[in-house]
Amino acid sequence: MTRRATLRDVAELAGVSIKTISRVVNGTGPVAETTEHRVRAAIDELGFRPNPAARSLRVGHDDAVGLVIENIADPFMATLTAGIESRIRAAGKLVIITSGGYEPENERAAIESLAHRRVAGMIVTPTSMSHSYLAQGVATVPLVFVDRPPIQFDTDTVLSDNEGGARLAAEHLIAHGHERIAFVGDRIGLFTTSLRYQGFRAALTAAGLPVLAHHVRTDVVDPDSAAAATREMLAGDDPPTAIISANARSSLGVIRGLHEEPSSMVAHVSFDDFEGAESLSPPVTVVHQDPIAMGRTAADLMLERLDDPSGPPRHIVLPTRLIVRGSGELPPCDPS
Amino acid sequence: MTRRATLRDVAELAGVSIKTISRVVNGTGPVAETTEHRVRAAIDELGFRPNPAARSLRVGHDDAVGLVIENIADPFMATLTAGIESRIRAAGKLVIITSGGYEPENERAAIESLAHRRVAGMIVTPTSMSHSYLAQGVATVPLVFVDRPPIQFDTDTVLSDNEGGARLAAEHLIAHGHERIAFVGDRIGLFTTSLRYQGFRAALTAAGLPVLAHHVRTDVVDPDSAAAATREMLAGDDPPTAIISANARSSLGVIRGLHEEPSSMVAHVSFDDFEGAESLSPPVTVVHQDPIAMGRTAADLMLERLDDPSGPPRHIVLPTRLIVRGSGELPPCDPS
DNA sequence: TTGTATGCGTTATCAG
DNA sequence: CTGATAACGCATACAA
Repeated sequence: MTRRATLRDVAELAGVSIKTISRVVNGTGPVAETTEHRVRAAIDELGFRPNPAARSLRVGHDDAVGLVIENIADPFMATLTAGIESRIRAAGKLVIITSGGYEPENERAAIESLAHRRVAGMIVTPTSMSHSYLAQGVATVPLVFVDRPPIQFDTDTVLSDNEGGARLAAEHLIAHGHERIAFVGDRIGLFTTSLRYQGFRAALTAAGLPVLAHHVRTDVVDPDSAAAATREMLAGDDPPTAIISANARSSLGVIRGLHEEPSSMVAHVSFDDFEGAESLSPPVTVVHQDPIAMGRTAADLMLERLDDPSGPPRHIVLPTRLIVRGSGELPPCDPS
Repeated sequence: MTRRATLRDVAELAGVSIKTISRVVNGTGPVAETTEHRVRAAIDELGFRPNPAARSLRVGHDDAVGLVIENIADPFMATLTAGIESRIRAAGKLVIITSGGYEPENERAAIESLAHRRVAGMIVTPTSMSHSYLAQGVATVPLVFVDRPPIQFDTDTVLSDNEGGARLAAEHLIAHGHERIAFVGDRIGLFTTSLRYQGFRAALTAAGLPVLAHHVRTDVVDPDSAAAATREMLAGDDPPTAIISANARSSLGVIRGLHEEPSSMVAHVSFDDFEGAESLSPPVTVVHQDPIAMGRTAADLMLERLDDPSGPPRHIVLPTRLIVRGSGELPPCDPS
């Protein structure tokens, strides 16, 4: 493999002009049957593949798809990425990932960097609630939002059913006789926390149960603070008999908190599944989102959008489902 | 933002030739102080950034770095990726990820795809033991191997101390009085399993303990089979009093197996840390690898190599450390 | 210290 | 149905 074959090489070997090769490769314009055969043979013989840089320069955009996420090390995001990547790759394109690292400024820079590379489109999980820069045309290509709603403008979106999933969790606990159910989650300003809290609230209200302020914590940013919140609630007056944790990180903390007080058998449902949930004792009942499906769906939306940029934005909400494992089926057990 | 500014636009605004702009941007060749000021002002005003496609076409290679991994959804790989991405991004370059999905054929295709894009270099976790195609010049750019040793040719490599870590784990259990220690891991054909087994074996031998065939399982590919292996060992004659699991997935299965038999307090050390290890009861003692550091190191090697392609291949082995949490400090407890 | 001209490999225009 | 040629934006040999 001394030098890479170019259109010209193929043209020479096939005895036609480079434009004809281009036509065969891209399926543009009519080509005679016999010519096409000759050209294909030449392409195979030389192992020709078009140079993406040259094409990008000429047509003004790359055929890679950019992915902007907060943190690839987050298991949910990593799995989402796997779904996206497999679909995009199956379409013969590449994924270029960039992390914003929870910093809106970084995120903006990442998007600009991708825009500058003229990616064909971007799949984005915006960090901040205010991504006005996106509306200002920082990205001039198709945009698909995942796990975050579009705020200031409308575009293709894939979400999972945050509210419905949380309602499911609460209804499950209520069905098992619980009347004092706590909610432990990340900052309420986050889109997902907010919707999950609404679902929780709706289920309690529908069952005629009060939503008690001291049973709601939405300021928990890591496992440690979730564990602390759990301890405080259990130690306080009127402790809950069941806890819903609103995301995987919080769940780990809640579990730690519960394990420290093994005498009180408090029921627990986690929003979002996590590795090892079934290895715990009791195994953790969870509301399962399907990050792989979310990723695939987002990628499909993108591919369709690239194919046909017109048409109204589509908003897809993927269902969640309850996976019963044990921790969510514990009966209410009054420690008082 | 109607059209993207080009060198020519900047040149016109600054009243100099495009070559001068190029010199300022790339720091090549001498430029007069005052000229440079004027040029920089023009660049800022127009928001000019060089077009990567054009540059790539001209110089023959892109400045993005390719990353080839098996599966981005694997937590270890995801964290490794985070480390790589942050470093590469800090250097102003992008990471293009592709997954081989455990299929050597896919992996080869992924690498060819990257090679075709003329990435500046590739960071690779080769799936198969035989990656002869890499030696055959599929990749004509700098290569850095991570978490896998170079087999058929020599190149920059970052590994963690698999053997030392496993020895650490075994020595720890031995120090706590264990004499019947089992090893549960993935296929022995895998590089990491093999080295970890060697470390385990070395520690036992050094302590004058026998390595019993029925205490060694190296055919465990998922948590389910690890759980089954654990059950079988505990139920068999001469059950072990401690288990070392050789990777995170196996650990989850071993834990499940142990939880099913809560009467037997078997000690356990996991090679590789995992999310939730400290939320379990007992919390799991682990040999911690540092995937973030591995990623950063690999990225650094790559950046240095891009800067200076000459020089001998470097092989870096990162230390592992034991994190004591409880499960590894249980005393031997004879169930017979 | 600065400018001019050429070509990287592809696609698009327009003529044959 | 096919081909000659320009242009995309940049870097570089070469000239000034």
